[in-house]
Amino acid sequence: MKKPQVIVILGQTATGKSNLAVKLAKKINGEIISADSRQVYSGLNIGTGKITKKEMRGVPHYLLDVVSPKHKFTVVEYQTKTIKAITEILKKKKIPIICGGTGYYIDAITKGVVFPEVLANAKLRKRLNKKTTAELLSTLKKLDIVRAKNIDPNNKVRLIRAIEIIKVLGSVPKIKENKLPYDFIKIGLFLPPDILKKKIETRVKKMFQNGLLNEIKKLKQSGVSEKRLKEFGFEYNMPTPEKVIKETLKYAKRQMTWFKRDPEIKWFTDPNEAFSALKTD
RNA sequence: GCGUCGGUGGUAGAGUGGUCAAUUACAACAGACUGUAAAUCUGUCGGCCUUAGGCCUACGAAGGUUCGAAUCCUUCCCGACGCA
Repeated sequence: MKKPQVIVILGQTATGKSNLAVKLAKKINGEIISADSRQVYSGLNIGTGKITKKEMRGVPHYLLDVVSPKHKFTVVEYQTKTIKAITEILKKKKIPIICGGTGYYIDAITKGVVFPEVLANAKLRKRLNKKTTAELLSTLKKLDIVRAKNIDPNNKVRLIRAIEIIKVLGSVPKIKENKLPYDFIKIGLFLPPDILKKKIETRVKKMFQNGLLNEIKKLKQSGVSEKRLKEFGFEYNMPTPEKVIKETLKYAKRQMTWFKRDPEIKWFTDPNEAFSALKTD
């Protein structure tokens, strides 16, 4: 039996993913699931480059505005909600199109990564955060030598999470992948660096014209703390156009390092070519 | 014109006789990724040799002092400031 198809459109920011996704959805009767770690929050619109109602052109979008910015969203929530969305779309006899630039989220779905079922423990994290990485590493060594060996010894965030998992499960389970029963078709949009740079520049300028600063003000008024705002990235941390452009370029590069290692991605520079390739599939 | 301070690698900016191819930050390039992922973390970063290591070219320019200079001296060029 043939597995249902799920199309994945990924790539760096400002490469025209959303556009392609909508166009494709229109053509093949699809519905779109966003794969963006910040667009899941309501109220983060301009700074995250979230698609507008108008741009959606009537195509349903999932995983946008699913939580309040005060709540911390995680990959696992993304996984659960996305799997549900896929099922729902398929039930309607439509084609799911995952579209976004958060590689980690995309992999969580397409590879079916099984994350240890241990909830974040704020208290523990706070306490462990006071320790040095060396201290955390030696603690970890005592608790789970296997994980201690393969963990990045300088990465505090990971060290803390490892200990957090051990407190509940006794050890850090080996990473598992539980492939979902779908046939994922991965399409990457790629632009030459100079063109990408120009696109990012105009996009960022538009962000400011569209009232990014006002969006930040509104978020603050609704009770989002300064600290929390910083967590949403440079657009939300006292942004200036120059700064945002610079940081976005760096981010785009980091996105590429993630995507580069996935040989399943078929890359296109021209969205139209990607479109034609997908239509005939 | 006189005086003062300064000119360092892609940028900013330490170093002020040997341990200096030169702290650090940023940029650049590469990479990791077990519930924060626009997060977090790592490596390289003058040239050549496969590495230990070695060789060459380098701290505005040219000379000089010294066993040894980015560091001291002289002259010149450039910049900032002050006085004319």
